Amino acid sequence: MQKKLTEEQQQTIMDVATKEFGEKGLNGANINYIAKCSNVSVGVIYKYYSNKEELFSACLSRSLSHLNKTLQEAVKDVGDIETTMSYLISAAITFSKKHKNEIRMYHWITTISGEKAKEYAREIETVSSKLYKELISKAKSEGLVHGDMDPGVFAFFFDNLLMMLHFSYGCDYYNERFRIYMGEDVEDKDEYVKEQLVLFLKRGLKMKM
Amino acid sequence: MQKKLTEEQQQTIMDVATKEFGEKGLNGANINYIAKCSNVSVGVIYKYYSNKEELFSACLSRSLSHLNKTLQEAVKDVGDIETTMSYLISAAITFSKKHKNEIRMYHWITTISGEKAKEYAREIETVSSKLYKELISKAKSEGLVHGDMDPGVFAFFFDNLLMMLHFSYGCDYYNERFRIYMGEDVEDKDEYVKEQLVLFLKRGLKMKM
Amino acid sequence: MQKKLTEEQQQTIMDVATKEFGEKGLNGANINYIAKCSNVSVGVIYKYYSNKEELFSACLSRSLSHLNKTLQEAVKDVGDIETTMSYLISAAITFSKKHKNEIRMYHWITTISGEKAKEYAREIETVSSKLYKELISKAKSEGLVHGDMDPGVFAFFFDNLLMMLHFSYGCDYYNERFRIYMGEDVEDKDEYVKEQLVLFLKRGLKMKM
Amino acid sequence: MQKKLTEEQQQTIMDVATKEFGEKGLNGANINYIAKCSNVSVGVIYKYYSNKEELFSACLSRSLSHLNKTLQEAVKDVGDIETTMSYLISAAITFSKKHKNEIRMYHWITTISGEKAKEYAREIETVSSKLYKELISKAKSEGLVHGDMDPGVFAFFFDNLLMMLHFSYGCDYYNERFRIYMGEDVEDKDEYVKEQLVLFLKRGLKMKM
DNA sequence: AATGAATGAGGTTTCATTCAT
DNA sequence: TATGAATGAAACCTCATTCAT
Repeated sequence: MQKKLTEEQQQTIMDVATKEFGEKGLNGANINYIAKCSNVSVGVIYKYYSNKEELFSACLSRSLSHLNKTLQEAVKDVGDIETTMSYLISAAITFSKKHKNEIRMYHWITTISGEKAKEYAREIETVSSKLYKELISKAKSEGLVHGDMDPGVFAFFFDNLLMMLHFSYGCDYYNERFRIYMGEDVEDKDEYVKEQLVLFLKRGLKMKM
Repeated sequence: MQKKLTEEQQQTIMDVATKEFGEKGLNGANINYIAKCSNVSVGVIYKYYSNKEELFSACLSRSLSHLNKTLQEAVKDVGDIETTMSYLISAAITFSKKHKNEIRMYHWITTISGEKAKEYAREIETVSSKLYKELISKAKSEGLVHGDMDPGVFAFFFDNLLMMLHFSYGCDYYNERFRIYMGEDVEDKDEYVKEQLVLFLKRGLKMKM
Repeated sequence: MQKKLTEEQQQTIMDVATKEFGEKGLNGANINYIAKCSNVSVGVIYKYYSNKEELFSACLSRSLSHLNKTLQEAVKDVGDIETTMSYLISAAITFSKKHKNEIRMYHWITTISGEKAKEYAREIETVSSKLYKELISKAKSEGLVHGDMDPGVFAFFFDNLLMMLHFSYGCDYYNERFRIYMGEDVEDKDEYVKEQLVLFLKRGLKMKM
Repeated sequence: MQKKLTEEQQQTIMDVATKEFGEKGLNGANINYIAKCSNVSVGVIYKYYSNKEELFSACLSRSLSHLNKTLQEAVKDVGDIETTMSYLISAAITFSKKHKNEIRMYHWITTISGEKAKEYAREIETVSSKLYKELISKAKSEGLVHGDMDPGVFAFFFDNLLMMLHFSYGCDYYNERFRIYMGEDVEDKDEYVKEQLVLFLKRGLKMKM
């Protein structure tokens, strides 16, 4: 019997597909092209995934699990909120520089309309929103964060800034926008960006400095 | 000879197209459908715009001019930075609730890759980035903003938050995410959101309170 | 504006499609090939018919209306049952020799399974079954047909023989079978076939001879 | 080494394939599906049959041999023509109720066009046509059948009626047509149908009654 | 000899764009 | 100048067949 696609081949398909989906989105992506670039036949892709959307979902899930793993890593030996946020920011920068395609693919999700959009949002955002809220609530109860700050709201602001950081490193449009705001030499400024963001967040939360 | 398209008809095309582009993006939009909904022929659309992307650009430009008008409105009788930011936030909320389609269309831009993405970014982001930077520089020179805050960086953070607010009101995915962070009754919380954001920004900038 | 497909072109499409469907059936038929043979684009076929099945249905309807017109023609100045049957047989032979493709297409219908088959059967068979039953009932009441003959049953036998005649002229398999039973010179035997069938039917019905 | 397919497995393949071919025809049938349902690999089917058509042919041959066995059974202790016909009719009804799939598969043959159709027709129809012709010739020479009846022609009519009976029990379209002519309670009328058909044939042949 | 995973040609359908009127 | 019908390239997906094990 012909050998099954090796694990490596399967990963290649995913990688290629993630790239293609990242560049063109679900509808724009071309399965035949993905097959060609992955050096497999179209047919075999349809053996593994029953249609294009399913391949997309699979790629997305893989990406999200990467993303979540990074997230968990960043918060695992959680100390004070400042350190944690600092870790999260570093992780975001590192991840999005290294996994542009995954960030891009995730970004495509945000263009979906209707019920599907809600489903995806719930699937993707629930974990981190909970994490951030708890982080802030805890800091608040410890008096490290100003009392009139709503944890949910601040978690939202925080994730907004983090998300935009992801996109700024991963997506072409956002990246150019990043340069417009930050200057052409933005690539060399990761540390600076991080510091400024931490500073801004600390003050915004009125954390003890 | 057939009469030229009236101004009204031209606006209708734009309105319909903006809706279609907002829902489906550049590639997903259907020109024939836009023509039908606008009660004009496809042919005439191609007389006014040489291809789909040009129609998209035209719609986008119109939307951006709306957006900029709102922006200018918000900063025209500029007082202190806090008031201005507060105005800008209010304007963002109002605008995105009222012009979902325009926000959505703008959001589609962010999915573009390559050189085109850069062009669009420059066209769109330059004005507001300059505005925000100046705003902050001025406040800084007046001692209203902490000295170690980089105006460009902060302008970036500020626009990120504003942009996410736009999307949170306009796009389905972001809207659901908004609810996840803020609670189901998010619709009734506009004032609250604004207040919290102002508070956060003020502190973040270490403005005199 | 580009001219609409002329009536002639539309008929060509139908003719070509009827031929293709007659040869290959609904699933086997190739729309691109139909378009090419009709000297029109695929697109325009999909403007007129929303999918392949609809084109098939349209062709079938046209064929059935031809068939029914012939049927009505044959029974319009209805005299005695013998003459009418004789006419019907002649009509069947003439029609199926002239409109092979329509007969073949109709034949494909008989391969359908499930609910769809029932729908088609009701649409197609109801008229003629009623006609034949009435014809026989009338003859029976006039004493021209033996009293123990059930009109419905005989109508069934009659239509069976007529249908097989249609197929024997129109469909390749049935045509060859026809030759096996009737001899290679079957083409020259139309009159003879008809006479024998009339004779057989008359006796079968025990009509006055 | 893997064991050869058991006789039972081979029969299962045939059974499953006959069902699939009966439902979908040669082109519509799915070999992979047949393999799965038969609990064998596709590969082994291609070891036994070099392509789909050959499997079809094999199934058909098997079905025809069943059909012919039934036919031979019906005519073996041949008495007078009436009894024989009566037997044949009964056999047709019984067989087609019991072996729908085989009847259906046979029916698909009748859709074939071109040279292939002729081949199949010769393979399938020669035996029975000869049998029927002889049957009638013999009866004619014994004075049991009217002198002006052509045995070949009558054999044709007879087989037509028999064939339609087969299809009426086996195929969905023909079955519904059957009901339209005979009433909804057609299932309970087998005996009646047979009697009427015998009656009709006897008279049609002007047999001594 | 059997397995069953992989192959890839082929067909339906969509829709941006053209162009005759 | 507007019309809108026609065009035809392009892409998803299926499934008969192959072939490495």
